[in-house]
Amino acid sequence: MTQPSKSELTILKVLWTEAPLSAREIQEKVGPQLKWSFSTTRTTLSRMAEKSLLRLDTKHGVRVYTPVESKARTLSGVMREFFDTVLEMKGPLPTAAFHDSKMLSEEEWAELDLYLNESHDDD
Amino acid sequence: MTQPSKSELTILKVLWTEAPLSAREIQEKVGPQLKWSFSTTRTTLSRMAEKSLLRLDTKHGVRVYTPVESKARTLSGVMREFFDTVLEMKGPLPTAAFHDSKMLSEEEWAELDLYLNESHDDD
DNA sequence: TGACGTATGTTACAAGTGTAACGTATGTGT
DNA sequence: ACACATACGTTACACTTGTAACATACGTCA
Repeated sequence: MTQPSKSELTILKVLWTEAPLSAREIQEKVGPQLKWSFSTTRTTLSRMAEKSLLRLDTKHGVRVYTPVESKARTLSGVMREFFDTVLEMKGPLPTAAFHDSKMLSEEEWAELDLYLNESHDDD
Repeated sequence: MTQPSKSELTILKVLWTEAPLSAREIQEKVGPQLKWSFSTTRTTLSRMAEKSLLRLDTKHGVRVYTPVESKARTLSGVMREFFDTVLEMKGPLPTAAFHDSKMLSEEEWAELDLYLNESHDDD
């Protein structure tokens, strides 16, 4: 599974909170923050769909985007990669240390813990 | 300060252990691991020097490379970036949780802690 | 039905990164 | 002085990412 880039992650965060959303709606949320033109947002969304980071549906005649993987799933991959390559921590990670990041709820942290301590070569 | 890419980080890790080293010596260490040709290693080294990740000197008529920033300095930047963008943890970070990563000694962790809890917009 | 706004498709271009070959210079041994 | 190995400089090419414009299609209102 391809890891999202920083910009892609920004978009995913919006969609994890509220999905599906149209390109227009996503632009309203991330455009000002990233200082992107609508065009740029759309290009990034297309690429994310190509890479299967997002699923594409049509609602009321408009294309809407939904994340393919859950927040916990995606972030566990990103975190695993980071700890492996940067800190060379291959084994179980001390995820409890991050539980005050507002990024995830307690349940999501629990889910993430599961993924992180999985057999580790299954996605 | 530009963050090192994953490959660049591999080279830096070697040089933090033992520097300065020539391109040939670096190749002997990272070539097999990264499965790089000597050419590739040299290109990457040049780019790292351009970006001021490495300093270039001449010893006994050969070019040798030395990291510009300490391991603690560099990793603090990488970690800060990661926690900011991925987990949105802006404040002080629970670095104690990582102290069993063999990447840094106790002294280096102490140095890293300092950087991480610095005013945060000074490099 | 024609104009206008919005949605969608296509194309572009520069920087960064992975990956490497080609050509040239220079030191060392014979 | 020449050949050979090694070092060094230059160039190449594809892929990803950031960033965006241009063009076309389609629905709605007048």
